[in-house]
Amino acid sequence: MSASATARARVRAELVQEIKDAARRQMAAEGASALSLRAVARELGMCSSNIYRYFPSRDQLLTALIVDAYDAVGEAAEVADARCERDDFAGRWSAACHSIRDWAGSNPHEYALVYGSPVPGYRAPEDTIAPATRVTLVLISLIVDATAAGAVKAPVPAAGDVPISPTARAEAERLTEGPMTGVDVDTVIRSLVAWTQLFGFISFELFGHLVGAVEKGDAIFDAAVEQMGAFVGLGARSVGRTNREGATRGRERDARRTVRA
Amino acid sequence: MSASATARARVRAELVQEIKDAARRQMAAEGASALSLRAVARELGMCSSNIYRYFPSRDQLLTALIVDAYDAVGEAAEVADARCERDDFAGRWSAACHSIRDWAGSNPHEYALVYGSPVPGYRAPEDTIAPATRVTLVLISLIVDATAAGAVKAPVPAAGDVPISPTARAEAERLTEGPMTGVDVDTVIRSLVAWTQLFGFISFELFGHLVGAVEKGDAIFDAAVEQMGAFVGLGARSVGRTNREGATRGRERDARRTVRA
DNA sequence: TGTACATCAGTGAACGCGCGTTCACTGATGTAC
DNA sequence: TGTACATCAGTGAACGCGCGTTCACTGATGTAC
Repeated sequence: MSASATARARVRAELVQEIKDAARRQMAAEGASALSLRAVARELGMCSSNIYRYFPSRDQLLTALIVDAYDAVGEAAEVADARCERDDFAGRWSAACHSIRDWAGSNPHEYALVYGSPVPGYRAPEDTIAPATRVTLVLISLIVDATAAGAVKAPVPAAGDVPISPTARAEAERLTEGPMTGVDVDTVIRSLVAWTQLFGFISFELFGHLVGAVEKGDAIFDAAVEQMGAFVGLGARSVGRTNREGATRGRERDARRTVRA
Repeated sequence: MSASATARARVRAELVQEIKDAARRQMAAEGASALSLRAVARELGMCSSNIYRYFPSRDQLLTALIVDAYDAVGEAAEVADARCERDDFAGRWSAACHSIRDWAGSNPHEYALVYGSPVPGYRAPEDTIAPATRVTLVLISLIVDATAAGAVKAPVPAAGDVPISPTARAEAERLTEGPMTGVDVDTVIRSLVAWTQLFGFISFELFGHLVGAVEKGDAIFDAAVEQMGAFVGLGARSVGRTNREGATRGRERDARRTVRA
């Protein structure tokens, strides 16, 4: 009974996956807004009307793709973060940032789907909110951890050097009562800056706005990540550290730099 | 002869403008990729085939809109920058950043058209490159000016505190031989960071990624701009300065904050 | 183990729609003498 | 100033296309006794 039920369910789940994969492939070729149910059906050699057995509408298929994309980039960041020593906060920041960029580079259209301009005529339902926060949570956690460990250095420019308006301060304080518990107000604002810088750089790179300005994106991105890590107060990543502490613990050293989820 | 020729040409130019305006309005309602020649013609009460007297194809119309958008945001930044005292570099940075965000807020779909994910099936021709650099040039000029005036403060974290790879250094040096003549290598990299942060924040805000994290966008943006100004080495904007020097020179004080080009 | 029934996967035609672009055409507006 | 001609603006029908979605239907796969 349950054996055959799951058999049918398994076939069904496989087809759902195949449809999403075909849709992803099509999106990679033509862009998100060119996604067509008929083309997906064509690629799978089935009748277009049959797609409706698996997705009630085109929008729902889009939603599934968006959720998958958020999950994929979130998982990539989680995996990269988990590979680091827990108390190597600069390293964790760097690893998370690089994993996000790597994922974006490997899946440019999926990145554009979630971080580019919204698809016209599509309204993101509630279901996408939770997966969307996954990647953000990796970055937040690392800063919260650093704060808890007392490892956040006095930020420079010093907290008092750049005036922060009462409204901005209140806004930052609100966040310390939520996800960023215990984090210094100044650090909260710097985190927001670093967060938007990270995705701003990746978007600019992927959408072609660095053409003519930056050629070696890898190196400049790395420099930007280091700068922002220090800016937030995580300190610069010391090259020696990984050798002295990380390597000798027998962690996977040859982990691929590009994480594909 | 030339009088009547220009008369006809003027009517023609007006219609070109009307078509672009209608297209912009439609874009604002439905998004860039939903732009339809037939809908534009419908709105103007003309035959769809007649659009072809003014634009040879849909792509050319899109290109015109892109060029206009780049020009508009570029002009907004230029105007904002020009209103500042030439040697108030922190003020110029702040004014330029705010003008860009204001423009984006007033013209979200035009912003998305140029800074969002590329429109599928559309390849930007050479014509868009020059207008695209206009807004960047405002930011670059202000940093070059500050450098020339010796006003760029020793950046913090200090230049040596965060290691910069040789590749990144070479890349930055290449820029000092081009548009950023004379600027310190460390400052070049910080400028790239600040530049991508600026657009990253605006994009996140406009595309809904700050929902749930930031409520008072104005205040947080302002704080971010100040932070980045100081990060680049332009110093924090002193509130007193505008009063002491700017106001007494009789410049337009009540200039609207939102620039519409 | 065998049979009657229910559930599901997949089909193919159809509806109604909008799109970009082309073409031969009609009038109106300018130009040249 | 008046007339013959050229140039341009605008029309409307048509081509060929692809789309999302619905519907009544056929077989195959499971379920219950």
